[in-house]
Amino acid sequence: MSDAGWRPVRRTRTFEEVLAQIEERIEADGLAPGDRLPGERRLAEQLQVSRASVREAMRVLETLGVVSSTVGRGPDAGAVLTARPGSALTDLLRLHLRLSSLSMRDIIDTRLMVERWSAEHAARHPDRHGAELAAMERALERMERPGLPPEEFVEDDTAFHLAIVQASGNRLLTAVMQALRDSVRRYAVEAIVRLGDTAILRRDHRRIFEAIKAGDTAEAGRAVADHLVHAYPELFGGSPSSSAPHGACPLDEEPGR
Amino acid sequence: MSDAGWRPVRRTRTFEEVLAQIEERIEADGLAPGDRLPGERRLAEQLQVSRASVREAMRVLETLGVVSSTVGRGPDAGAVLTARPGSALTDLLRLHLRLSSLSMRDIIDTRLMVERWSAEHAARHPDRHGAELAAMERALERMERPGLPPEEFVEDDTAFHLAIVQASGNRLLTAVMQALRDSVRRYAVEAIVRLGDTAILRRDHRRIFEAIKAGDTAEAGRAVADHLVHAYPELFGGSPSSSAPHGACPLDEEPGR
DNA sequence: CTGTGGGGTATGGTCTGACCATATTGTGGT
DNA sequence: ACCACAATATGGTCAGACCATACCCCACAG
Repeated sequence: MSDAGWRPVRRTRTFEEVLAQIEERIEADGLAPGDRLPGERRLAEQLQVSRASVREAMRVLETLGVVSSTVGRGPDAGAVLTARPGSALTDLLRLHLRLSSLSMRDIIDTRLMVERWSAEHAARHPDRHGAELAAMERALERMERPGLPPEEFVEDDTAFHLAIVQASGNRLLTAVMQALRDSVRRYAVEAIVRLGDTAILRRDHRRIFEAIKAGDTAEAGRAVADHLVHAYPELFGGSPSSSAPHGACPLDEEPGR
Repeated sequence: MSDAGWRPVRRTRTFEEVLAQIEERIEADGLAPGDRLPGERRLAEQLQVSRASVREAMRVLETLGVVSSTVGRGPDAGAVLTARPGSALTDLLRLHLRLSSLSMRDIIDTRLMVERWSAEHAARHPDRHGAELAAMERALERMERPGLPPEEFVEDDTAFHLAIVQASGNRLLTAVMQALRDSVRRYAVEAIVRLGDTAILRRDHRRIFEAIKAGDTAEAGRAVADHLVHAYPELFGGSPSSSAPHGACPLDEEPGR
């Protein structure tokens, strides 16, 4: 018999089976956010497993952002399908960051690409994005408040940039960017403090906003790019890719600019 | 006293405390992928909690892709820091898909943006990406095998496109795209079957590969865009954004082209 | 010397049954 | 009508046991 071509038998732990069946039920019964799952004891009985196994499955579902558990009695207690599937992504990205598998350069490059793309999209049909434009303007005004602490500035800055992505209508990108901003909030505050003055950033924001509102796609893209360079000058210093082994010269480019 | 402004005290479950302490230890001790965590019994004893609580924490860490548990004895058994933090992202995205909060259009738009950007990056310095180019060529050859079942074609196709993103050097994008491809594998197979013939796709792949190798950034970007249109014609049909309420006309664009 | 078989043991996986804290619901008394 | 209190259902936690697995090591046979 051949020695290769074998693979170890897939050991299926019971909590994984429980997990799968719960997911199936959610899908089959068409459960929506806010709906309740059966209690742990009941699930354990029906699946004929121990409550501990059910609990491990619930922990996974909770980590994945599918359910949220509350104690007590009543129609809203127990495991409830949650409506905020994004926070799981946040936890993931935050962990990746802590375990230093990602660099700041990667994150800013990604932001540049996504937000530029989104801004161009938004600028193509500014009339369709009244809500997002309003959100952007609100954030703009909040950022003008004198004596604003860095933490709050970052908050409004996040709202502004998220509105851009939201205007693209792409929910995948919106979810990822939301999680990304949440994950790096601390670093963003540090960057603002290091920068000292937010005047340039606020001017950039206005420029982006006006470009989108005016439907000037090219200008909107350029404005986003310039803005990120101003916000993270240390990443775009004259030295060509000082710490980046390959790739990442995200500005000297854009084919046909 | 004011009635508002209060929020319920944050009940900290013990497994969350365990989780936090484990994360701290990983960071403080500088543990790297491959290193072992103490056994569940030992952790429970040192933290003075029950083994069940430790297990729930481990389940979360496993879901987050931080550790991977194996039974048995020996230096490689137990909870080991995993080197593949991507699988957690895969689970998340797959779940989001099942709960239908994401549309195929969003995914393809994202692919288009990311892979175009990556291809342009790679084409800018083709000499630095020998490894990725080799991987792409290998995938190209595998896809030429006659009588290839759709599943295997998708496998090689994924390898090809992933190599493009890898060549960008951006680990965040690489992780996200890897997870995305894994999440939609089933749909990709269906798309291939629906298409019937892969000749056009294979020709597109060659075109992308040659453009990157030749350092033709503009052509590389165009080739990627054309390829995705060929692969998902139903999304880019002549009807202007038939099912997309706003945004997403990802081709009639590229500012200053 | 080799190697081969088997026992010892540490690991995660699972189960049972209990108790606690919390929050709603029902009920009885005022 | 209102309020106090018991009943109850929920998740959270614990202790202790047993199982299957996989490695380690040593005695024993070749």
